[in-house]
Amino acid sequence: MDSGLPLKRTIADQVAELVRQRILTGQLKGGQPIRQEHLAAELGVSRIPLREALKQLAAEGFVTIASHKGAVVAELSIAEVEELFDIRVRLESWLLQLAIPALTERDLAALERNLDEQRRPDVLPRWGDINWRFHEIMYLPAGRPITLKMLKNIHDKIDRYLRLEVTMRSGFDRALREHDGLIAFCRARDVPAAVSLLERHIRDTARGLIASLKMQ
Amino acid sequence: MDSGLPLKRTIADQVAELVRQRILTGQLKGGQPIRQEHLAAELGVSRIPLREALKQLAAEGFVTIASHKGAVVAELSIAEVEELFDIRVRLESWLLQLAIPALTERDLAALERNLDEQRRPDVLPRWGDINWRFHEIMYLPAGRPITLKMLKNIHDKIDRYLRLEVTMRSGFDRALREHDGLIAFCRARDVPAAVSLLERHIRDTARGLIASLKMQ
DNA sequence: CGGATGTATATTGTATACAATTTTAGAGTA
DNA sequence: TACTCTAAAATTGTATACAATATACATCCG
Repeated sequence: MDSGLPLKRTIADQVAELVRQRILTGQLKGGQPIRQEHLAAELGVSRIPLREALKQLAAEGFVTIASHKGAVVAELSIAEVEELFDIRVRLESWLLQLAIPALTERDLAALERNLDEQRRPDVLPRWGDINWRFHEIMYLPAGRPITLKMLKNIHDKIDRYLRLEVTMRSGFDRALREHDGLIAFCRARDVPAAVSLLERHIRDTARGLIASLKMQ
Repeated sequence: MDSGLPLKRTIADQVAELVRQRILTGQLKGGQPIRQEHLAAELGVSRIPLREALKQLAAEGFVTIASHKGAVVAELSIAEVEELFDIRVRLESWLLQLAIPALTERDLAALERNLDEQRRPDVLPRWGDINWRFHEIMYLPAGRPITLKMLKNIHDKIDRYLRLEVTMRSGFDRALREHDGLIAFCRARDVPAAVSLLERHIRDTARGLIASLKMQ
């Protein structure tokens, strides 16, 4: 039983993941053009697998490709960021509501462990991943894998911008407190309270990020 | 002003659209393997643009690719179909609620015209498209383009299976009546009634489709 | 001097050729 | 017969070579 990923990873797949990571970590910045020959040479591959990777990333929304002009790292407008957060509210509150009755003690323990990780001082570079994992653990028992995949994609797109905001620490402690509260409500199986807090949590995150985006 | 599509369409893009259409219309059936050389020869192109098209379709969820084994037309399990309809309920009811206050007389007229098309006797082969357009017209004034794109993708995936059900005419008249009712509630700006009917409409469609899927 | 036009260069798009992997078929054996 | 092993065939994955397109720049004309 595999994890859905191909065991024999092709070069194109590896390149896709690597370029995606570079976009998420900001090594490739929004609006930056991607020169195929240059990047392919840097990675030690030909342009063919790189092009296939770019096609996939374009379908996922991380780059935009214009014929004969090349690929550029996608940028999100403030309106688009707001829309993504709105989608999150609708889908995540639904998943949480489905998941709470199915949450096991093991799940709750995993959430606690995740929260401990979030409290470590050196968390910043990996915070995007860990934060997503927290939400993923909560939603997994809902048994809605397609929705979860869509949300993962949305989180990734937001992540790159969230990094800015988290770095300046403004909404960081708040997020921790809200995560803590979510676990408590989940443990108490209090669906309305948990959903309401989750919605506030997402909207708070959105507000903080959009505020810091508007500054620049 | 273009429609967002590249004016100079590359072969890979044309192939992607063509293969997607073949999947939606059932010319390529679920589970069927796609032999690159064969299909490329049939289309009169090399394998390179076809492979790029397949990568894109894989990211969109229309095919699945296994390394060194090739692409196969994706199949949806009943659970997956149910999940897609659930996502539709959450997102479409939200969009409709946003859209109703913004609907213009022109929009309502467009909905009426669309309904006339649905009533024509020769509608069956194009019904998937027309049905989507009905919903699209309703949601467009909500001003949520990303959500709309996601929904379009979901509709397309469902479409292929819906074709079976619609062909046997079971849920067809019901869908027409519900569309008619939706226009009425939109015109009256009755958000709760419209949303409630829309949710029932989507769930009715789901029920009918899933029932006919379970038969086979 | 400004603008159009043509040409050179750079970059992307596609075809062909080759390498790697999987699948298939058959021989051999218990 | 059933099974395993092996090698050939089929298929996919990648590199190289070439074609098509876009961009940059110089030249010509007003």
